Amino acid sequence: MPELPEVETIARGLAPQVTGRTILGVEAVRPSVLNVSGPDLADAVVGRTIEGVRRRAKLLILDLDRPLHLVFHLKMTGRVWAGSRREVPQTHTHVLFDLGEDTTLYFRDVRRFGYCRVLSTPALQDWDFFAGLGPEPLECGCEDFLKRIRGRRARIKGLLLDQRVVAGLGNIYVDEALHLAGIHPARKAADLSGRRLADLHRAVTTVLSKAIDLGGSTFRDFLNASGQPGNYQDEFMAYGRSGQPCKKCKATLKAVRVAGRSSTFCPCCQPAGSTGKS
DNA sequence: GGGATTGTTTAAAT
DNA sequence: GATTTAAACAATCC
Repeated sequence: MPELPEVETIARGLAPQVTGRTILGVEAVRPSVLNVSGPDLADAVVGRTIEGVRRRAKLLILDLDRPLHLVFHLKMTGRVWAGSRREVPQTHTHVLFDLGEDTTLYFRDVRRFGYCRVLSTPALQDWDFFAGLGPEPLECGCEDFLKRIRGRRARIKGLLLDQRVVAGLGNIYVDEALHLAGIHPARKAADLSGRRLADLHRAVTTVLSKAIDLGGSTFRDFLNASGQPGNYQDEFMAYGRSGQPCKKCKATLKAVRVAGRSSTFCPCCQPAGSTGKS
């Protein structure tokens, strides 16, 4: 489940491997993950040069000349990496880009929830989802963060997961940030003081920065552009630790369902009722 | 074979 | 109309 730190890790690893390369050929094994047909994808991108690799929210974006953009959403199990042209494609590898010099860019997704789209710059900007994304959490100042959340009646976890509020967080890093800030996931934003929300803003920044430093989290199948796992999973305070002791206070972590997601929290550090600090 | 898994969209409710 | 919540969906693994 690549979230912001995992996609950032992939983008940073991929950039030096593919920037400046020209796409010589395309093999669309399963065009259903594309927004165009296989031949149309080839028409659009063969001969184009990759000018850069970047991330926006959880999207991995390869900027091509012309200009065009290859946009990947990895959803739960998607993976993008550059390998040898002679690498035997694993099952569920849906699209291959021949970059010459014995390099192929692979897009693989076991569950096939992810996708690869080719878009012109205007089409990218007109894409409702893309245009509606909130600010990058690591570039969002505390004032802007508060303005987007303070006073709203929705539960704080739901707001943090909403990509239009802040873009790039998923279930893992929301649970981690809420634990660090000492806020129960089901608290209503309107019941949290500006001071508590400022704590939360700082917690989001801290958690994401450290996760990027450690190359993301691997607890199931995330691998970066070089095939290496991340190391942040060892830092998890909350996510996936239901029934285990809180690393801060030893209380037993509990799991509840908030905003339709399983949410793990510490009943002691993240009290449900009061606005008091942990 | 049913349940769990997730990010996003859509529809319904407030 | 804006905000919020719930359900649906994609496909696979265990």
